Amino acid sequence: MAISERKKKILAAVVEEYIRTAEPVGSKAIARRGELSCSPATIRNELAELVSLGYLEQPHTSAGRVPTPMGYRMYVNELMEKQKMSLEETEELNRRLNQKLQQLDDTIRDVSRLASQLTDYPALALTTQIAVTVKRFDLIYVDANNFIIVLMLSNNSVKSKLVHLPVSVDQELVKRLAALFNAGFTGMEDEKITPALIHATERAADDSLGLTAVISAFVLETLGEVKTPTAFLSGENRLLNQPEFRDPDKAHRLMSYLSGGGRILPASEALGGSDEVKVLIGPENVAEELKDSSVVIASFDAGDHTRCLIGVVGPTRMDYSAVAAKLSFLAAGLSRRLGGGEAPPEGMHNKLIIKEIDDGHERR
Amino acid sequence: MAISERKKKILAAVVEEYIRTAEPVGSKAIARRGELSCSPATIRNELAELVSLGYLEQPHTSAGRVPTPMGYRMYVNELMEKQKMSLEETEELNRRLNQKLQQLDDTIRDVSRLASQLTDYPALALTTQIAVTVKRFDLIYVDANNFIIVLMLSNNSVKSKLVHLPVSVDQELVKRLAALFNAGFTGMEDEKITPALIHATERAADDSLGLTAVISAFVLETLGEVKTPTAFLSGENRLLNQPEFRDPDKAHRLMSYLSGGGRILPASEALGGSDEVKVLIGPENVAEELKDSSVVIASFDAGDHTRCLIGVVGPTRMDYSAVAAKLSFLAAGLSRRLGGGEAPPEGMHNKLIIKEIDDGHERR
DNA sequence: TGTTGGCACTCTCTTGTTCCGAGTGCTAAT
DNA sequence: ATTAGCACTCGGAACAAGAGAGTGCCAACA
Repeated sequence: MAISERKKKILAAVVEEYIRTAEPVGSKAIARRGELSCSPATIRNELAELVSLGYLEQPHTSAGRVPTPMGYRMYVNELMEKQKMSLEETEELNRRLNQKLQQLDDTIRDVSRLASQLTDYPALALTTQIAVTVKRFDLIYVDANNFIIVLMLSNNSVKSKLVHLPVSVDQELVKRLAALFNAGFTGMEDEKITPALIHATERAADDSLGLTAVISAFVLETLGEVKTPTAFLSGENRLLNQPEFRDPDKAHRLMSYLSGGGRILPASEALGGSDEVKVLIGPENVAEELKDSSVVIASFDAGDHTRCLIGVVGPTRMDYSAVAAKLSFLAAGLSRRLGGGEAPPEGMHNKLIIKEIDDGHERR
Repeated sequence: MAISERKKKILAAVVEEYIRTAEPVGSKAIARRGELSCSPATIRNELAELVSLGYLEQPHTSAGRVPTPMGYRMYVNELMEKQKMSLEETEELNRRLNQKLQQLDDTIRDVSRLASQLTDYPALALTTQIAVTVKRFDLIYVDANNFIIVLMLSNNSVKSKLVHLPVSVDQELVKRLAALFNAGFTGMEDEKITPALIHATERAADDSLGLTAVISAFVLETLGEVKTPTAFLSGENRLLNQPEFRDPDKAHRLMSYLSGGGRILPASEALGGSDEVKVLIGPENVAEELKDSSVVIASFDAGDHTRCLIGVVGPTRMDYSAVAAKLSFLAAGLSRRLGGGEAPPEGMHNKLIIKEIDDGHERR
């Protein structure tokens, strides 16, 4: 199914022109670009063939041509020249990436926002933690009615909560519980934390107040929460920039699909995938609502069993080249910063940031 | 400027009918409602007067009448009968409120989502912490290169973070630091934490590793973060349900204004206000972008120096009555759960409160 | 005096028609 | 194989006519 070199050039021209103008592109327009040295008539012939091959279609008999999903696919796979971001863009992005980097869960929202700003399409960011366990327990005795639970998780994040009790506890019990939990619960995935285990702990601690239950509930909840994929959507409104979404109903449909966030997950087969940028064009999407939109997805490793995904949604007439380049860069940057090494990106790093904040007195 | 009883009835009828249908309402339509026992002709006369009084206007000579902002204002202030939510709605809402209640900062997003779902307009939720201090410090020594900072804040929330160090620390230093911070930093507002204080602490602790700096940076950052008003926007897309936003440009303008979240803050004069529901109609809004939309705002106390605000945005032709009722109820529910008492609403407490609300009835 | 029915008038919205231009497909010439 | 020319097609803009909804006003009525 090889097609001639010239057809490829023409196809690429159609795609690019259509991306630019959002209007069906005619033979003349292509000829005018000057890349091909032949007349509109010749191009017409080629166009006709491209149509019958399925790469293009015409909205009606006397209109220009528009790429089909297959045409876009061909373009993305073979024709598109991978864009690089300009130096300024690169720097700008790096600057912004450096600014906010603490723990992933805080960042994820910024990431989606960033991706959306960058590309001017709505963007979705999500993370999945494949497996988490508690690495360490601490219970801090505050006073007779309050204590703090501190969990350090296997991904080096720390979660904590104040527990308020209507009854008094003594410091001894709290200590005992901490020890027991450290002994019995560390390194366990949440499925392994059974009612039986909890019960055993309760007895061992001689806990008549139900603290064990409270604590283990928090543990389960926390592990569950961390493991639950979280999704953030930003810039939905940018959809309205696109002429194909000038129909409010269409826009609304897609937007409400998107704001139901996680449901892009069908596409998260990509989660396990490589670090490449994936493009899903129109009907290639599994979700019905996306059948005539396209999605560009970058996924990367964010350290300790965490997979992170950034997706950008737009019309099939999307600037694949630019978007892919930007996402790819973004993913690479985040991956470098978050993933890889064992050490969380803290410590020294912080110091630098500290200075910034101290001097600049300007937050935000 | 008193207007006759009948005029009021007619005005109310126009507003309600217009809210329902989104179409200019004519004399016949009002007559057909049957509330007034007079002919369309009479109503026409009254309508004409209401127009010249400024409560109504007509899009063009031979169209029905549409309320002006002044008309809406009159309606909201005097005519509107405060709706009550139906029993089912009340129950449903209570159920959902009970489901998720941990700390406010986690909830705030859910609150905006809830408000939006409830009203079918975009909703914005934001919190401001007037003043926060640290109530208690803990440093947990993990190993030579890691320790955990745990802050308990004056609003009873707990924040924690793992600090990773490229150098070794001994347990003694960590203990010393915890004691020093507890002595020197508790109860301080963030402005009071000066570089001088930090420096003094550093010397007192004999800390050559810069831990003091790291810790105090975290403190400042945390306090700053908590104090920074956070806003959450949900359901922007619901705007597209409204016929007045079928123009994508108009919709887009408003949506991007909204997604810049905090900028509703001009309206947050309301933050200090009472617990009443406020309605800002069209030009009453300060923000240029809202000049032809309306905002319904409920604000309430969420405990310890925290003021929380829920706002709903829609066209001026908004179902004020229903929205106000719902927001008011929502605010009351949250206020009861979060605010008031000294004790944080956690642990056992939740359960008790729940019962109370379930059995007892709503207070308007 | 306030209310009512009637009627001419105004203005928008819809539908149908026409016209224009962009772009095609085909054919014949190079 | 490429090109120029030409008739043809089709959508969209522009325009005209008709329908419908609603008004304003006047004259009659309680």
